[in-house]
Amino acid sequence: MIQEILKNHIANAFKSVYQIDVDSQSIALENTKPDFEGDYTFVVFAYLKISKKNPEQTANDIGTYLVENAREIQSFNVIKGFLNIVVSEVYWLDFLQSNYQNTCYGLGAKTNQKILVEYSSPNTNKPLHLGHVRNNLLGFSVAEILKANGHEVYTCNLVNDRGIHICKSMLAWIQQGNGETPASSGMKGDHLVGKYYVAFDKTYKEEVKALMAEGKSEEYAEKNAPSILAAQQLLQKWEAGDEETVGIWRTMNGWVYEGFDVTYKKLGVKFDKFYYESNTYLLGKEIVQEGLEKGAFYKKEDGSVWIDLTADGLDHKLLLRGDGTSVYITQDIGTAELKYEDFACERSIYVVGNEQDYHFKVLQLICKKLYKSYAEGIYHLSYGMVELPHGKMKSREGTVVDADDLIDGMLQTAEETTKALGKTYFLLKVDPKKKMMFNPEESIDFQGNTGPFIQYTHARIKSILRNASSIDFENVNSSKISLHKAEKELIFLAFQYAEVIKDAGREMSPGVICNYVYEVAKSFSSFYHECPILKESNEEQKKLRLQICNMTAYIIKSGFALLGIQVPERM
RNA sequence: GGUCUCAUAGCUCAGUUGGAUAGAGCACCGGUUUUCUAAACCGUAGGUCGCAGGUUCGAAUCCUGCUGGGACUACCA
Repeated sequence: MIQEILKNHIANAFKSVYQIDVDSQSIALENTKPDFEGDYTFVVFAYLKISKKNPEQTANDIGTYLVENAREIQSFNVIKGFLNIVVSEVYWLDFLQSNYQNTCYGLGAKTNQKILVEYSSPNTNKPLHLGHVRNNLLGFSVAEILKANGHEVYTCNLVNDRGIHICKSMLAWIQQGNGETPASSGMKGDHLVGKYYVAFDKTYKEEVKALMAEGKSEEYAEKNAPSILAAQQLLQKWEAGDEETVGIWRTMNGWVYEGFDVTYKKLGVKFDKFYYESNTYLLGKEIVQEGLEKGAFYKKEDGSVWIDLTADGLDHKLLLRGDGTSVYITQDIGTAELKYEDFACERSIYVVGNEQDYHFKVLQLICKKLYKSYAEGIYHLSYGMVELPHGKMKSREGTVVDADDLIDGMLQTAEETTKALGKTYFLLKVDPKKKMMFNPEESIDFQGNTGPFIQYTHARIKSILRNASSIDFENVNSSKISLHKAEKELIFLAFQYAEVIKDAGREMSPGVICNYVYEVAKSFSSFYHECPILKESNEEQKKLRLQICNMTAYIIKSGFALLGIQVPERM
């Protein structure tokens, strides 16, 4: 890497000019701002104590040494305390020559690090919506990015298939369903079950209202409405293994899985393993017992089990209800154990919304207090909520953007496919940590920083390469060309792909890839307008430009693959 | 009440371990096509980086306080 070479030269310069040892790894280089001449910039302010000279003089001293002693360096210029270094053209031409047909440029070497990425993790009581779509696309992409960093990556999906919320839709179906099925209603399974979840909520709200009209307090009404009591009873029957209850549960979940399957296919996501909360909560209960014996948890008089996290700045947290049934975190404790038994990964990533920040802090603390070896490796990839121009998504107000509606038409016409993939890009380009605004109209734009613009750029390049199929551009005689500014910029950008993959992996942010690939596409468009390619009369220059085309196309294709987006050969 | 998080152009977003004159896209206005795909390119305009202090050669970035949004904190998941 040229940066490492430059850092070593700079360290040598300090030694030679000022007789001071500077650790080359401590030297920071940044990319030179476009307004100035140069590739990399070394800021000398921090080193004035060593040089005992003013900034300009220091920068000049170092620059002079570099030009005299480093053949990779062509020239330098100094502005205030900024030493701008120009790397020789030959270096960039060599880089292009040796990488323009490298179909794995930028991908990291094998690290032997194993990473498990959990994402999607739906509830089986309603269909997927826009928020889930962000989750799925993020999870898939982050897994791909980590693979590109050389890690051994597995993906899993933890299905929340049990609990009080599931019992709610079951109850409504038992009471009001008249045996309705996806086949009899013609509804997609997950949507059908979702319908009964909404129906439950409606009945429940009415009951609460009625109780309050009788003069009961809101709190009393919410806890004693017949529907919620019946749902709780259903949950106890389920945990007790009541045959009829379990049968209905199995049937309804089956409908949901069939529905999810269709949606996952459309989204293009896959999982190495599915976990089901119904299988893991018992293990969670066991571990809670284990914690009680170890004294990490305590039991209240009513039989409920808690952990005291006040010493860590948090609160007391419930781990097991008084009636013995488990809560959300109970099964997560079990799942964490199971994941480690199955995969033994050093890192276990949970792609889950930031509304659960507290939950994961607690989960990790619990694992630490149980001295679990995997506690340190737990990482919550917390992403922001998706908002709509009209405000929040609220299922009861019908403002939810359904996942199936959003990606509909994905496999129909080419134009619709482009639009659907454009939405993927739209959802991935924002930093995961931040909440994002989803504007349905902007999501299908095709100008500027959009998926279609980048796909179009790729198709254009491919068109040129098809037209050049009879030209052999394997070897360029670099003595017969001079680099155009636009050519230089593209080569420099291509060079950075390797660093970008590292950045994206470290930040676990597909947005880093999006912004970079957009930068590349934009830069190519400029180059395309400024530099004739097939019409270039200088044969060597033409070959060089074709190499640039080839490498740029690779980067767009490879970068988009990390996002889960295909690029077309023609448009 | 407690914890966390966010605030950058009219809108949506970038901005690396603190570095030069804070950048893109959309929208607006103007220009470019007998020429490799115009879903393109070039240009104009648009800013108290929420407010006030502090740290330092230097702060959108780090620290403190304030204002304003959001989330979590339930025997919901």
